[in-house]
Amino acid sequence: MRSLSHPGRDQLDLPAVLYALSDPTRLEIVRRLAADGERACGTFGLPATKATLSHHFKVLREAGLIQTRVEGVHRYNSLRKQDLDARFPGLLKAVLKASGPC
Amino acid sequence: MRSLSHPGRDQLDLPAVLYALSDPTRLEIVRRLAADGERACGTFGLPATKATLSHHFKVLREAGLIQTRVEGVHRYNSLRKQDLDARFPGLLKAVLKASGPC
DNA sequence: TCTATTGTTTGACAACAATCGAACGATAGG
DNA sequence: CCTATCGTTCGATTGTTGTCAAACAATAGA
Repeated sequence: MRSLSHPGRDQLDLPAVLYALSDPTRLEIVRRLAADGERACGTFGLPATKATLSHHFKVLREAGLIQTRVEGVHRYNSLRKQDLDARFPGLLKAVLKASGPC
Repeated sequence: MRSLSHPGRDQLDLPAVLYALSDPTRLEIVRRLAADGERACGTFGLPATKATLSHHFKVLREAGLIQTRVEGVHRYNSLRKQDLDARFPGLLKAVLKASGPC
């Protein structure tokens, strides 16, 4: 796999974004990306197999919440904060705040 | 059915709220309640059967997004704006804004 | 009491989603 | 070239969800 597809800023769909955030594991991934910035997939230490985590990253990516950069054998994920803020002002901030202290 | 159960303000669960909002029909219901205030179930004119709509109202109610007041043969639904704002500040506003002009 | 209205519940079905183990692919380092 | 590492994909399983028609319950009005 050479490049991963991400939806454009204008293609972000609110229901899809809310759905992606409605899973506790995915919400936790987003919280950590918001707190720590770019991270590789394997560094989250979440209680799930790599197959399951790969699935969650895919859901987040296809909803436009994160972007994944391939570098060597790693995939570095980061929050698409600018795109999300542009399209859905205040949403990310409210969700992060509501999800508890960082 | 005499009374409908609603979760308390302290029991509102963010993933459940986000999930409830991630369905286009339910999001539309919330938007109309936000715009028009209290409304009976049958006044939404949405493209679904009454059984389906009843299901969506139930999901919204059990997630704590709306409250339902029984009066005669009608059930009047309203947004739990105060509870939502207290528990998840800014979330409802951001979602409504993101879901398009009212 | 009979009937129309309003909404819920039940039962069914197809579609989707979360999860896992196993197989696979790509890359870096010996 | 061989091997270890990182992550994706496949196949299967299990459970959830959206949808509808039909039956039901509660109320209001004639």
